[in-house]
Amino acid sequence: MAEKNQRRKDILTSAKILFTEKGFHNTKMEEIAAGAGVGKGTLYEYFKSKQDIFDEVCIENVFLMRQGIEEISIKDITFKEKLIEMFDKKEKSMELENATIDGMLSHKNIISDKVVKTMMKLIDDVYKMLTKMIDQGKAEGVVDNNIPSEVIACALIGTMGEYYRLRLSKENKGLGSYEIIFNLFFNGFGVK
Amino acid sequence: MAEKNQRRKDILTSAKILFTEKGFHNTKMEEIAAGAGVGKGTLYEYFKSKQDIFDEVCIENVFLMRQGIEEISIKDITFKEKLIEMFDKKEKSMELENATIDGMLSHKNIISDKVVKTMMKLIDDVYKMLTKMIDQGKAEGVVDNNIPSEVIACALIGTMGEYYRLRLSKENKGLGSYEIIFNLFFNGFGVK
Amino acid sequence: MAEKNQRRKDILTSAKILFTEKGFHNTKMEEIAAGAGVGKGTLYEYFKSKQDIFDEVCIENVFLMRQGIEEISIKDITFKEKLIEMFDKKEKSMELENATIDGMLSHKNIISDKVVKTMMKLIDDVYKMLTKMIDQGKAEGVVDNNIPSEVIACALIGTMGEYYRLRLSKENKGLGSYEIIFNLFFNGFGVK
Amino acid sequence: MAEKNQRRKDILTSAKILFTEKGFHNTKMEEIAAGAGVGKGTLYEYFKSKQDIFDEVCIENVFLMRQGIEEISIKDITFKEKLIEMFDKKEKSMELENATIDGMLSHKNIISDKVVKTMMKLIDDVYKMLTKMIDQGKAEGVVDNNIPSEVIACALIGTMGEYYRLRLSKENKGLGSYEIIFNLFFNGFGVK
DNA sequence: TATGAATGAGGATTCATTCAT
DNA sequence: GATGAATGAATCCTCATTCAT
Repeated sequence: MAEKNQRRKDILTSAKILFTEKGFHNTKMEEIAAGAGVGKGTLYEYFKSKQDIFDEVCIENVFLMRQGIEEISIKDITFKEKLIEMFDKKEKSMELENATIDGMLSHKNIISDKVVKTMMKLIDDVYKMLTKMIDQGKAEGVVDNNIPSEVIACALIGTMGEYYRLRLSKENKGLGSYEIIFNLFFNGFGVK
Repeated sequence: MAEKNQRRKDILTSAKILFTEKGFHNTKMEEIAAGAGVGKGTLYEYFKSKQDIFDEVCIENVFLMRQGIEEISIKDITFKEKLIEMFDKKEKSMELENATIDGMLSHKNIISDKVVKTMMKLIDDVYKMLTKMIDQGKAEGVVDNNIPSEVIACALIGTMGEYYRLRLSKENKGLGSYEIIFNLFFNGFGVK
Repeated sequence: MAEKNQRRKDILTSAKILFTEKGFHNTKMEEIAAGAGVGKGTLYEYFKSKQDIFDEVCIENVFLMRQGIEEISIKDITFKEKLIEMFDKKEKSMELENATIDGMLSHKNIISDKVVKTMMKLIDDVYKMLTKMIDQGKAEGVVDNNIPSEVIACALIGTMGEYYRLRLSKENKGLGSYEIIFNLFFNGFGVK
Repeated sequence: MAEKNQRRKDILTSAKILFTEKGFHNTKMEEIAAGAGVGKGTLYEYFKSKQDIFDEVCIENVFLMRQGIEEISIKDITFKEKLIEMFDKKEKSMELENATIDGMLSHKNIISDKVVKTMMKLIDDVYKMLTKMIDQGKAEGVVDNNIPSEVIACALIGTMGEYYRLRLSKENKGLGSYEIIFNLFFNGFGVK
């Protein structure tokens, strides 16, 4: 039974890599099978269809992301430390080409409605956890109480994503470490 | 010849709408033709292939975006005013579902290498113009000289994108107007 | 348009031959296409699916059969002459391997419900026309009024089918001409 | 060994039911196995292939039919009584949806040549037994000596088949009991 | 120049059969 | 012997592209 579960995982892993790398339509079932070290027919022992595999990969990705954030959010550390961990985790996940939510959602025409809903729910969770983290920052006296936490969350997620996208695409190390970003966030770019 | 050019534009317009709405693989040549009010065969009078059409749509999208930014960047107005115009433009383009760079780049597996390069170049242009705008802000004494303009550009683009994505997906007007974002950017969320 | 109709007919003809000869499942779309002198894809210009072709072939077969009987039934000839023509027609249709109703209905697991209904209706028509012919015989004073026409129709159809089935399968000409059958029907095999 | 034989029978029974109900191609090995209460692999312990199972089912069906007729044919009763028993047996077999020869032969594209020959031989046997029965009728003085027994056999089998087919498909009890058929056969439908 | 009927390469899916346990 | 997980050959169908009109 443990073995059976392993097969399933192998297939999902193979699929995740291929979907991330080549997209849904350019990934052939045969390739997924080869990547998982199984025969083409075996895929259908574990999944109903290609779409089914894709759905599961999508959900898993978002789920893992949510899990990652959750792990950080419940730690007994300060807001700022949590922020740092989030950036670290994001960096690692991008290096691993762990498909990002962005990447997955960009397939919006392919994902089944059912799955879109699940993903939306998970993303919503992420926002909620982030909002809570920011509230913690407010309680700690390091975040301005006058700014809605949702807005801060939005800026954080957007910037974090763009930051690593840029670093990846341009291999631009010129952006400096994320401490610069932190400074920007805490102090703004306005002249005091 | 003007007519000929019109046909070409009709096809591109039809394609842009369909690609944005349904993605590359779910859009059929027949549909593009129908949308443009021409026969299927006619597409091949103006374009070499489906890929060719897609490439052009992509480039056009990014080009328009660059153009939009450029128009703003050369205006004789303050940095802050330019920022406001950028947000306005972004909002409008999203309402029109004018495919965004994000959306296009999410098809990274489909876009031909040649086009990726062109797009990268255009995106780079955008970053450069933005950087220049930020430099203007520094010169005007409203932007902190100590923060690299690239980092600020990154934060702006990332946040702006996420902000509107959020508003679209959740119809979340609770985020407030972008003035809150502006305040966040200029002053940071740290407690002073 | 005449041409377009011809294509359609070619496909149906090819399909009819192959389905009759090899059955539904052993007939490949490629073979139907080849038989019709067209490409595989062309089949789908004229029909939605393999099932669609099959349905149409079935209906056409039963329709032709009904038509054949109808032509006979409305002629201005005696009951006995009509009977002879029916036997003749049946013989010819079997030689041509014009799929019989029996043959088609034997695919009952394949035929769509919609088509089964259509076929049942047509078969019912045939029975009605036959019944009317028998009534004509009664009016002419050659058929016994005391026997229900439906029963006579049943015996005629059953015997006619078995008679030619036998002749085909065993190449048994020993059965003699159908006049012997006629004699049997009119006089019975009982000793008078 | 008795057990082993039982397994075999279970498989054949399951297969017979499914083939009759759904046809050869729509019946899956897995279903046959499930119906027999064994594993998929077990089928191959007892049979070489799906075709092999089908062949055996076919032969068995015809064999049973032949046996049924034989049992009647050797009874020490009159021709007419035998006829009645035949009709009774046919009726029962149709109610049980015991696949008929017709049904089996309609799969002529599937049956292996070897099996077709066996079936033909069995069917031939049936005809011979029937012919003998008719000869008995002639000897008893109830059947007209001038009509070839083969022709009578053909009419009997054809009519009997059509009669029950009609009753089944239309739930037409309006055909009356087979006594009407008997009367028809013995006296014909001609006016005396 | 514009068309759309014809094409066939390509890929998802099914299911009889095998074989390690 | 019995099993069922694994397999891949076989086939339907889609759709970008061509080309005769």
